[in-house]
Amino acid sequence: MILGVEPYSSGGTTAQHAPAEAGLHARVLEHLGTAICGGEFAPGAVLNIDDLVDRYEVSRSVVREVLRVLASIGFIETRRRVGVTIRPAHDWNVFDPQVIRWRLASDSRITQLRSITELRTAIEPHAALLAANRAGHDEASDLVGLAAKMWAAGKAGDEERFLRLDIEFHRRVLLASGNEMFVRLQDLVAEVLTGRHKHHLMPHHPHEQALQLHAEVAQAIQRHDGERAREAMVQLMEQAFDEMKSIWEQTAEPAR
Amino acid sequence: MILGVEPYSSGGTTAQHAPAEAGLHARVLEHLGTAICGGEFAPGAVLNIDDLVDRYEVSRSVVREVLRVLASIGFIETRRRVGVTIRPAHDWNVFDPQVIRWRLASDSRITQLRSITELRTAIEPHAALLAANRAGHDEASDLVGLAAKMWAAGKAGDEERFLRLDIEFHRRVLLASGNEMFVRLQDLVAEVLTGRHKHHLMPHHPHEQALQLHAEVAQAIQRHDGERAREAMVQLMEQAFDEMKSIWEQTAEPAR
DNA sequence: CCCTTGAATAAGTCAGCTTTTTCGGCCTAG
DNA sequence: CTAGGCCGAAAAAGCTGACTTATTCAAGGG
Repeated sequence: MILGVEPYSSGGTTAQHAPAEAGLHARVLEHLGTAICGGEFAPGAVLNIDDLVDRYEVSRSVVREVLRVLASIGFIETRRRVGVTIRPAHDWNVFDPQVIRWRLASDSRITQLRSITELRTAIEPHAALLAANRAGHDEASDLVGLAAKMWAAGKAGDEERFLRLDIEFHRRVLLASGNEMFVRLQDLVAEVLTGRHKHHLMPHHPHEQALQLHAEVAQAIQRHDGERAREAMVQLMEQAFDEMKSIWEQTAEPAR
Repeated sequence: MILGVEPYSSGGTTAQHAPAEAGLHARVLEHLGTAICGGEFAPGAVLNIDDLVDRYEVSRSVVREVLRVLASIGFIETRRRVGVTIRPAHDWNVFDPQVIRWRLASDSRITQLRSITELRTAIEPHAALLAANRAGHDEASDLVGLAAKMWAAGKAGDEERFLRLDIEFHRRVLLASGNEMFVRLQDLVAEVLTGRHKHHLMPHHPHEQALQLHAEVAQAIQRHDGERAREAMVQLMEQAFDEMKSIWEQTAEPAR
């Protein structure tokens, strides 16, 4: 298995993973969401509520409530006298945390990881630039301090600690960007970083260059040097992308 | 009124704007979503289902189905014996098309527009770079042709036609990026471009430089010159940002 | 002060009724 | 004969109101 991904945990979603004790709604949503996301039903396929009632052994209301959620994320469309039509993947709300989580747990996880990584490559440099313009003194100095701690953890080969600090570093840059859409991407970032660590796609000791780049991002932000912060982050992103290259190369070019 | 925005229309969402003939679900979702998004209820405020049943004069199931959707976008959390708690804005799924639409229709529309514009500034250059790597011959030549048509429309002062072509141009670049997360942002882009046009934030005749930059993006993509495509798009984004500067300057810095 | 217990609150779910829309059949006109 | 329009039945979602369940909160005891 390539990069079996832990369930993506989103703090922003009420419908958490469905633990054994979750209500019927969460259970059915999880199962049906996963099934649709995993391609169990072809786009255009038509189910109906009674099929699902039988399948999950719950009442119509439970199914209907689930379908409302699935409709709102673009997975299905319901129509009287037709039924529940499965929509093609291009209609999905691919930024929805549940969708992301399901995709990361599906056969398409590599595609999703790649998409997220490309998204990071676009967003994080710009976030760094905005952070340089907007970060307060405390925020900036915290970042510099974080980068220094990452340096220490990296040199000590303390991977777990490095990971935690790395996630926190990126989270703070996104926060400091002051753009709530960027901030909301912090969980995706955490997921990618965690997955990378879990599958040993990072060297035991991070490249000194990477450590240096984190420090440069932080210092550039502190100096309000947006362009330098952006550049350093671009280089970090390129490096991160390359570190995961072995995964991309095991798959075909993303289907268009 | 500054930039009163037309309802944001998302092709990916079943719950469309609630026209007069829409079902109860769509109607209540629209009203309650709008109310929460507009700050009618303070974060932490607790409603309950029976309040909403009375307010909207529908049965509990209709309310419950709406609440499922609102919970999944982070607007609320339901708990037995407590009720329906309103969550703070930082929990919202700000990439959800409905959330975007409601925000664009609220008092925070300027903040949202700015956030989207910053997002574009991050995404579109990278999309152009990816497109340069991935676009097929037909795609690329269509883009070049589109840029040429934009030139003609711009010179002729045909604003409506220019807008349509502009939207199509950006849509195609996002499509050609091959990253489905980028593709999904096309509606946001269309919204910003449309809003800019509607409120005369664009010159009657587009700057020749903008026209030239569109052409350069297209040609760079055709030549598979990712870096040049990216640079030209960065310049386009900067120009677009500046054209809307008058709006940003009428408001305080975005709250963090 | 902390822990336990029980009642009641408010969401979760059920099963049945209602409504809207699609689909198929029939008729007419060209 | 074919195509288009109209009509009605029925299919499947939409909605209702009542019952069930889980959890919170308050009170009491140690």
